[in-house]
Amino acid sequence: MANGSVRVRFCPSPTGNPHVGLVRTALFNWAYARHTGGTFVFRIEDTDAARDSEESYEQLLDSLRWLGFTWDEGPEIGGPHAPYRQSQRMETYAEIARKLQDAGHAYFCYCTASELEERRDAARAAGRPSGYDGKCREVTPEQKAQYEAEGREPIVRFRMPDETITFTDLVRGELTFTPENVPDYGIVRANGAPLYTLVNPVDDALMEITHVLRGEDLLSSTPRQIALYKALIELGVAKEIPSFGHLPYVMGEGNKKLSKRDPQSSLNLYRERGFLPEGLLNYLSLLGWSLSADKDIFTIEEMVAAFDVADVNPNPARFDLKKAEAINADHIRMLSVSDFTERCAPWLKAPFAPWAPEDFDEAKWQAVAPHAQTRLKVLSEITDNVDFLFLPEPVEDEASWAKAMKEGSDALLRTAKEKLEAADWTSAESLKEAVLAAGEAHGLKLGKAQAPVRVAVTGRTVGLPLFESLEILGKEKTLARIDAALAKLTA
RNA sequence: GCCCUCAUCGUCUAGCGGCCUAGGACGCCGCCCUUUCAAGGCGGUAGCACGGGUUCGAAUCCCGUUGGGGGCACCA
Repeated sequence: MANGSVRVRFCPSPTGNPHVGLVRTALFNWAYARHTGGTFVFRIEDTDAARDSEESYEQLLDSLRWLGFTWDEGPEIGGPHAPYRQSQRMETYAEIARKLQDAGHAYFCYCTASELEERRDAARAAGRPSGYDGKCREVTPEQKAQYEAEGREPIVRFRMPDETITFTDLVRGELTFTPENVPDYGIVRANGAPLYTLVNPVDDALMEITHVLRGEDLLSSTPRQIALYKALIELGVAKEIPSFGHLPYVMGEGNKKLSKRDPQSSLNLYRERGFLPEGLLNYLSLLGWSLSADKDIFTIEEMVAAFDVADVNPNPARFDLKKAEAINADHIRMLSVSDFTERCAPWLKAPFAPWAPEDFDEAKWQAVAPHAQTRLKVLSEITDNVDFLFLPEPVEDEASWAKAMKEGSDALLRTAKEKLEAADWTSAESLKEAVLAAGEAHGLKLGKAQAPVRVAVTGRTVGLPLFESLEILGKEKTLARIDAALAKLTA
């Protein structure tokens, strides 16, 4: 990779399920790397042993692969700055924290949680900013001895320079922060474990990240990172300050930021419901960005070709499930029949499918799939659409039965059975003629006449095109089901 | 409380001083097609938060107000 090229990173911490806001951040970083021909670095920020889990880590890798985000450096493939899991880089952080302290950029802070809280409350009450007040910036050897005698264990705190910090955000333009509002902050816990506030900028520096694209929740921590960066440059650890771009939130129902605990935010949920990765990604890309004024269905390649962070819209976007599904539906339509057929596989077996594995018939599935492809919004809907083919008996749906089975339905079904018996079962058209004729015999149009047949055979009033369905199900089963319905009607 | 940030149809967005009588999409409504439901086609509904400026001219620039969101951790 040539010098000066774009290096972006995606650096989640493995806590809980991946959520859609995180996916959107990954998408924009990845798309920017691919658009510019740069490098996409994947790093795991697992410095909080209490919250991180190996299971979440595995899930993160699995999710990224499912989405199709390939990384150029990161877990499992390594790279020039390995390792890419922060839990394996602890000596590095400890060394840098020590250097920062030696150079006077950081200091031991002995304040206890309750002392901090007390002073914070007082500052608020007085109308002053409520961040750390700098009490431990100057600690005499006597005080230090005293604190240690009391058994206090210090954290390491970064000393913010007394200067206004201005930077140009890639999506928001020029931003300025005054020193009184950016307090000194902790970078190493009392137990010696480094904090995100240290490891994130340190790794960005070491990994030579050029563009930091992240959620807007990190916006107000940017000035302190810039200050840390300057210190790192002074120490020879960092080369230059990266550009920052803060992506707008993905909001949930109401007006709240979509949180990890919100079920609507779970990537796994969308996966299980049968979103296509390309459909979900297409939708997510529209949250804060657009390809053009009048096109919102596009492929990931088209997005990569057009994507630029500078075009990202700064205002928060609400996740709209209906629109997400509509876009996913379009992508389902765009699939080739064979691709569609293959992608439905998970929903055609346990735990999603209610039929016994041995009752599944591949030939019937291949025959019916094209009829289903234009009517699904998400792939999981395939199960109910085709269950009549594989279940020994059609599902029992009270509402459908009540709606379709009226006075005279038994007579109609008897006639339909006769006509179907004589029809050509290699032609859906012939089956249609049969039901049409049966309807005419009872003064019913086709729309009315097909309803009882549909419910008798499939169990539901709505479903795939009926005559094609009957043809695929076969004569024997169709007629047996009509008989069963008649028995139930006249019982 | 202090600081930061955001502001175009219900929702996602186009718009970066005149192409705007504000365009597209989802949703919703209606019509067509029709074998149910969809899909598809056609049409409709609905918006520049408010108030001041700047300018010949403002959705677009500036200021303020209001409203929303976030931060102020030994989480990330």
